[in-house]
Amino acid sequence: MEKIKIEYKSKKDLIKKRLSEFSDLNEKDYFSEFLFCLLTPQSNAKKCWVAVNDIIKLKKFEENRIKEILRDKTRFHNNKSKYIVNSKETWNKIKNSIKDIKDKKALRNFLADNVKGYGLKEAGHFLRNIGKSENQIAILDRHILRNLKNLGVIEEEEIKNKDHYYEIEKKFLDFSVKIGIPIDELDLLFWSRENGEIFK
DNA sequence: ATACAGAGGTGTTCC
DNA sequence: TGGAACACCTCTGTA
Repeated sequence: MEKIKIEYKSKKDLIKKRLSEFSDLNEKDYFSEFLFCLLTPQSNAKKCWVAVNDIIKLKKFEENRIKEILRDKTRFHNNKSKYIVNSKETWNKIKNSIKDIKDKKALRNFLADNVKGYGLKEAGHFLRNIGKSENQIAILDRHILRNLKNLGVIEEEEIKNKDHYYEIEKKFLDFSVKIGIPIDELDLLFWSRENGEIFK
């Protein structure tokens, strides 16, 4: 635990800078982040971002065209191209929910239930990337779970169901309080550990 | 060269 | 009703 605190100190400024960039994001850019989080499951984040920038240039969100863009950049391009076409249609509803639902966990759960292609993990990822996670949300992917296990915060890396996700989320939140590092910053810290930089 | 694990998971089906 | 099994899919790094 002391080791993490030391590690945190050395990367604190960089992490805070990255988080402030998320918070400073213009609302016009929310949709790009929304698409990005639809693409990242089991895929390379940087290539996903390249794909997003190709997709938002399109005049029309035509499924086959999106498929072509995704084919060599992400896994599951057939499913994801469908999710993206669908998300374009429901974006207004999603945008309103971001404004209207004040409780961040409730908002995260709403997104997971109403966006095809979002589960709890990606819904949280999206909120963090637009600067609205407010240190209340855990983005539980395999890297974070591995880190939590190594730290003894959890026993097993597998998430069984929604309630189990909430349970691990609480343990992660409690840990972040205990160690005195906000959970949004811990997430980026764990990530910088694995790939040496802080992307998104 | 060929093999194989791993990539910021989610949706559907079947019982 | 809930959860286990399976489908989705291709590229990259490492041995």
